[in-house]
Amino acid sequence: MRRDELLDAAECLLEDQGSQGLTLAAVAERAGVSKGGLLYHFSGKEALIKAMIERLIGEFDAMIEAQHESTYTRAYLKATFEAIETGRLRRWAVVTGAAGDPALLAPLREAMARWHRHGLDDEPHPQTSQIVRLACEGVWEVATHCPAIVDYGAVRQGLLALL
Amino acid sequence: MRRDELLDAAECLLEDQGSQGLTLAAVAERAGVSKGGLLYHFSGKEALIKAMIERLIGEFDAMIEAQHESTYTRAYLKATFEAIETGRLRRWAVVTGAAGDPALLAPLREAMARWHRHGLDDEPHPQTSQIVRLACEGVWEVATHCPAIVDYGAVRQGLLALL
DNA sequence: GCTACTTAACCGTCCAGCCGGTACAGTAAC
DNA sequence: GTTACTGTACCGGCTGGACGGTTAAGTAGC
Repeated sequence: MRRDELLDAAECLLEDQGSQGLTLAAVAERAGVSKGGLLYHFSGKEALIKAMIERLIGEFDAMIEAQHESTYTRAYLKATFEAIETGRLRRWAVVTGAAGDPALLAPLREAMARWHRHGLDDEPHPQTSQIVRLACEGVWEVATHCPAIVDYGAVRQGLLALL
Repeated sequence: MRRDELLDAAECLLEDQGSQGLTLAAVAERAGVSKGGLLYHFSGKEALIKAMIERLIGEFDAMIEAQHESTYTRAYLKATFEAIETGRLRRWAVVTGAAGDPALLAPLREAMARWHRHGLDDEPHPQTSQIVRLACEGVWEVATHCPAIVDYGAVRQGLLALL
């Protein structure tokens, strides 16, 4: 689908130029398409960003699901490190790009609430599980901004040991 | 100093309108100053954002220092929750605003590296300390986007218990 | 000839930065 | 004590350029 290629181009752009660089013309050019062509698929810039966010959330939820681990926390943990190690994390630069309009972050807030609460009380050690999930969030954040300062393998082992 | 009032105005604006709302005219108006007056203090928009970031980093470093705890991790932990509970965290919406130009995030990356590495190997349990710091980062992130989904008191107790 | 898709040219808006101007507080020479 | 000069703080109109979005005119496949 051409739509996905356009979203890919937009993600690349965001990653190495920041939200400043995310203009319709730039996205179109990187995707090898004209501006009109881009607007054929997305009604406007807002729709483009919204689509990026929804794709990312869907993708990560699918990764969690695909782990079929014994607990949601374990699945979330594995998905997090898998995303980081397979470079999929780069895509999340979108978040920074969407920050221009707080309303666009609403779906993300909703997803975050799900990731941090889903099935928490049904797990063996809710408190520990919550901390592990928060630590994952932290790893994610650090990996986004300065990937080099953490030994991911060691941290993952440490977190698994806690559970 | 008038300079600080201008930075305050910019922070407020970023918080409730996103980076989109951060225009020189808007900042000036909120601070009760003309655009020319604003530009007298900051050579341009970039300088304004840079100043905001530097002020925030300095502020947080000062908070860590002020804890004079036995370990950096404990101080970092206490500073994090203090920042959240005193509402100081709201200021960090700047980060989203600065994302327009990745270069502006460089000082933040540097600070983050410091917060996650400083004195880590000299602490009793480096591995656990690192996880606690990462969890703090996660708490921070969650508090920024959806403050309501975490019981901060409980999480802080849990983290202190780990150390 | 209809649908899916693409193109280039164009418009209106918005904004950052510039610049000429104002007010005022020193201060120093006479 | 008044005049002339200087530096600091602040003002607001202007402009050039960039960007989002529109439109009218294609093109290719079926």
